Amino acid sequence: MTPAPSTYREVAALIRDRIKRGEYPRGSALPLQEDLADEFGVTQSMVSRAIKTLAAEGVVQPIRGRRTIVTAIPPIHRNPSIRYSRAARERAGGKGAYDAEIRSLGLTPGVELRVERVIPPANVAEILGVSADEVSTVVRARVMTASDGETTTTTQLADSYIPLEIAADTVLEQDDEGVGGMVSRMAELGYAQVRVTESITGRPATAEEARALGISEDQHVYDVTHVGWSAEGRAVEVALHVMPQHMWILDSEFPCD
Amino acid sequence: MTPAPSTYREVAALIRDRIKRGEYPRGSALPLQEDLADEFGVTQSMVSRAIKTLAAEGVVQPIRGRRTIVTAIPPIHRNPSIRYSRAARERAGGKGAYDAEIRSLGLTPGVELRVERVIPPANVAEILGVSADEVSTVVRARVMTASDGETTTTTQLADSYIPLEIAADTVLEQDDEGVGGMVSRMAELGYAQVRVTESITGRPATAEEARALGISEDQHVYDVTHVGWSAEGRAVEVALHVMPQHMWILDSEFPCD
DNA sequence: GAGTGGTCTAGACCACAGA
DNA sequence: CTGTGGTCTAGACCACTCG
Repeated sequence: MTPAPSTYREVAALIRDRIKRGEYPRGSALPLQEDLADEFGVTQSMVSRAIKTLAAEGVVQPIRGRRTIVTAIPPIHRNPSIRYSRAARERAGGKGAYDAEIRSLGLTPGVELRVERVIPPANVAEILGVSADEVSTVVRARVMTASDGETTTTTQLADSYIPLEIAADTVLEQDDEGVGGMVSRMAELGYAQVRVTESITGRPATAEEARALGISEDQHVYDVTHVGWSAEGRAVEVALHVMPQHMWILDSEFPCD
Repeated sequence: MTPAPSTYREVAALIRDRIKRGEYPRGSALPLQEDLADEFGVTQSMVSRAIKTLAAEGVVQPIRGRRTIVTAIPPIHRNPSIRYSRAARERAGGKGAYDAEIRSLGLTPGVELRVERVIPPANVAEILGVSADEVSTVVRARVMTASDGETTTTTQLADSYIPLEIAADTVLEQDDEGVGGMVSRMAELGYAQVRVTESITGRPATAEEARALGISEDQHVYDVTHVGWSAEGRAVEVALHVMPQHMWILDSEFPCD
């Protein structure tokens, strides 16, 4: 006999345990909120609230009009230290770090790219030292996905901004950046990046991000601002990454003298 | 005239805007939920839900039995790349990276340390290669605070585990680790760290963490697993950091060849 | 249109802090 | 004990998806 829960946190804990024990397998639908409410002797509102907290944890994915799904894909590791070594890039067969990360989980990566000349966000303009009031950058906006054969999950939004002065009428405005990725192309254009800095914050997804990522507004994302610096100390690329927190583990590595 | 909100997200947006505009200053108390409810023409339950979403963002800090406070301290930067360079350590006057970070915001840092021999958590034991079933580590559990003169905020919980074999009956079991911090002391004992790795995940605070950090269970934390490696490739220290997400910005830096 | 999750009201009561 | 935030119920209705 299940102990009767009396708070939504207790309800959430019960459901969380069942998921952990495999009673509700990854990718499957939870029972109806109505049925869970009956089972637990509480109202549907309360089950809804419980499920909302599980959604915030990234354990489940409630879908309005359909059902609540148990999150399917295990967390993906991201390691920018390795990402920017030439050796690691070559090891990945010129396909980029993301490909390798996804394939190592037995999933199929996908990327959708949109290239456009745009007015940059204010913070990006400031870092790049370009105007925030006019079309001064090229953005390469990527939507990155992972597929397990049945369902496709959006794992990351990555918007990469390059000053128009650098990118205009170059391969950087093309849809295919070729082997070695953008960093290699920029090096060939005389804007080699010798150093990258990253700044990570965490926050709930905006309504727009939630839609694009297929998550709820209660779920949190990492907001990574990535800056590539040339040897002269000039910022030549700013990339804004938005990644659902439950989908990623952020790894890094530093020497220590 | 304020537009009448009809959903808790709209209520949250209104309150968020007022905070941004400075109508409810940092560190001050919000009006009563009851009064806000009357003003907006909704129920107190609904205002409570709205405030809960603002708490999840880290914008406010509801305190049961008292009032809801607008979050006072701006985010603190953390940069482990700098943290582990000898030059940066010396620049900080031997007081450690945390001190410098807090003082640069005009705040006063504080640390409370408890040193104990303990059974390590399973994942720590695995990394260190010690037993998870017996007392095999020394933990240096730190509670780190920042004070603006009026109020003191807990900013981080940092539990550092060292194999008993290394730490037993050494200065590492003392309360004061001296100039240069633990890393320097371990180097003197023959366990110099040449490399550190970090793994970051985000999740809601546990009930216990929420209590210790003075935040709500709806707020998210960064969970940083930090490992120090010796030249022989042995893990000699594992530190678990728990940091409220709204209090921190995680910076890093990498060379790029 | 039926099914399912999301939210609202109105009112009640609980939990905790502080005088 | 009072004040304040947190949550619950019961029922209703809305929003969205799918056949």
